[in-house]
Amino acid sequence: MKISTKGRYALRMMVDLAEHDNGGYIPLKDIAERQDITLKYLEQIIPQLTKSGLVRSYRGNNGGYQLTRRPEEYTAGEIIRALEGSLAPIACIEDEPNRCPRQKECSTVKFWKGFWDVVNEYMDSVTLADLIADHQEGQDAGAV
Amino acid sequence: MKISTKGRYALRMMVDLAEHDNGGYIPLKDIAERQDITLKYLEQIIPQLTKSGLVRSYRGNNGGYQLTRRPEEYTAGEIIRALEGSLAPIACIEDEPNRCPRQKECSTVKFWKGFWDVVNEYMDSVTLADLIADHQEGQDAGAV
DNA sequence: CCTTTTTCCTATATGTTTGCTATGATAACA
DNA sequence: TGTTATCATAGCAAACATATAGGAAAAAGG
Repeated sequence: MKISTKGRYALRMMVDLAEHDNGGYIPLKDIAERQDITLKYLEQIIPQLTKSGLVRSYRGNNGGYQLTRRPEEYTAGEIIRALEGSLAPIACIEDEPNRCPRQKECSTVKFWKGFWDVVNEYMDSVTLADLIADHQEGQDAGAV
Repeated sequence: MKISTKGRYALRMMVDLAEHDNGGYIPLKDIAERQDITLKYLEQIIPQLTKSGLVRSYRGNNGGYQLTRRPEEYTAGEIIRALEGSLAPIACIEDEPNRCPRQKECSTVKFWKGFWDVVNEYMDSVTLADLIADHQEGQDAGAV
């Protein structure tokens, strides 16, 4: 039961974009260096965030990416879902065409639906602003 | 973020074993038929449950499998963990040797640890007896 | 013994996903 | 025209998921 690097890196990019927001566009190259992830891999991930309207892009010189909202207006859930798709733990509880016809007899459907609810609830209860606050705290604790 | 068939089938096997408990050993062949899963695949999954002490096996004629405790004494979490391993959503928050050395700088560790907690909390709050009760309910609702 | 029923062990196959890397086109600006 | 970016797409090795297959070993009944 793992979250792939795409979802994880997307979250880190969003935090990075928020923390280095200066009103302008931030080039992916800078994020790649700070986060220690190759530019080419991030280039493959970020289009999903643009398509989902979570960030805005601008090409050319002085181009880059920018958040479209304030950090407290994003939930971790929507960021991760933009990359991972539905967070359903098993496909058969989703809507058609994946929905399992054997649901009535199945002894575990309810359990899995409950799990899905819990997952979404947690993910959607944390905002990007919360992540930034956590990060600051972590940094402060590091400094002596 | 998916749970594999191994974890899901293991859970269904345990429910099946509990529901058809007659004091004796239940052959895997019967479970396979009832659950509509091939015997050969279940044969590959169940050894993990035996190793973890969740079920007892007996070979030969009239052999099969049997629960080692009462249904209310199992949590869904321990059953699934027996097959899936740790339910950590990302490897880097686990103990050595997977633990990430970059944890202090990382902006998302706390979030992922919190997620892991929520996952385990839910999984461990549901017992095998609960699953059986859910199942009966589902069956009753089906009958008119 | 021999047969049947079962668990147990291990190997193989096949398809999909993950996690990158690589190449180049297109846009914007100086 | 050069530089700095995003954007689009292709390729690829390794791991993982989901089985299938063949046969050994144990237990009990006849």
